[in-house]
Amino acid sequence: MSSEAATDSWVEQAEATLAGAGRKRGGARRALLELLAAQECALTALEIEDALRARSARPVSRASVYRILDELEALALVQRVETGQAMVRYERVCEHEQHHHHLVCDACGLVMPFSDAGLERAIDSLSARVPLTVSEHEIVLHGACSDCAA
Amino acid sequence: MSSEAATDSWVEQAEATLAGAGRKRGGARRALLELLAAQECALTALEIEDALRARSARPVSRASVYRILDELEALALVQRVETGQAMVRYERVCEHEQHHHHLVCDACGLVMPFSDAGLERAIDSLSARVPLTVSEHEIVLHGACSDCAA
DNA sequence: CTTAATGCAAACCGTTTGCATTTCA
DNA sequence: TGAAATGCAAACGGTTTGCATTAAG
Repeated sequence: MSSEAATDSWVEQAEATLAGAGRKRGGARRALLELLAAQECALTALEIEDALRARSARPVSRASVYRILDELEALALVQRVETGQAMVRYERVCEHEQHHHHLVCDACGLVMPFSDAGLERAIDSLSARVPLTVSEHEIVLHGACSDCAA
Repeated sequence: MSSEAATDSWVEQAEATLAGAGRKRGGARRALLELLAAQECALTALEIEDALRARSARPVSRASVYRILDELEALALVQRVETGQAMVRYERVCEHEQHHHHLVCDACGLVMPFSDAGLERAIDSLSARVPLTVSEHEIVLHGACSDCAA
């Protein structure tokens, strides 16, 4: 499948966007970008810090993790995901991928992505009828995953 | 309209549920219940604390605000609302009122409720097709309110 | 060389907890 | 009188900031 190509291009796109914003390159940010590119769902800042320290990957200080995530969010390369789990999660935003939302297992904390065309249609039509110029939307379904429901 | 009756009955229902759970009555909780009953949208714990202190209403310590909100949430009398604004919000859950979601102005922080039957239908049908036993869902639309968009 | 990137440690701030006291049934 | 309710202050934990150092262009 094309996920490798897609995520590789995301790292490149991110670096290009950053360069265009007058930023210099740095090893910490590069490591973080590559980690995010390899994920299929949202991670917390602490999970990112641990993952970078664990894998032989370049360790990145906590402050840098947060600063880099803020930068990336400001440039719309990353988005926050609020799952109601006390910690904010972050995931890459890739134009070439379909928009998705999240399923959260309140028992074990598992977070999974899902997408649904009908839901997007309902949101789009609704957005036009609401007293807000809608720029984004976030949908989270809570419940019990197959393991925990058993 | 019937909102006063509805919110009054919510305070009564809450007190009844609490009594049924073997809880005793208390002035702090009563003040908090009455404040929530009078709101039409979600408040943060700090907003609740300030409101209770400001209005001649009975002041309630911060710890009690959090403890009471936790109790009420456990009894499904109140629900958390995550608006991506760093602080969790809480609002009463009233069976006799229609389910609603939230609009958040990212510029000024205004939070407004909205509801949409089509959206609920899309969510319900979707819930059946997802690898999660869905118990709740939360939808937040972000954007600019009419004042901020101007 | 000029400015961005990074690490470290301390500060922040919303939330939770421990403990002593008061109140309800 | 025994359990729940409450306040106060200290502890927690995720996030942010200040400052000195390193590195990119």
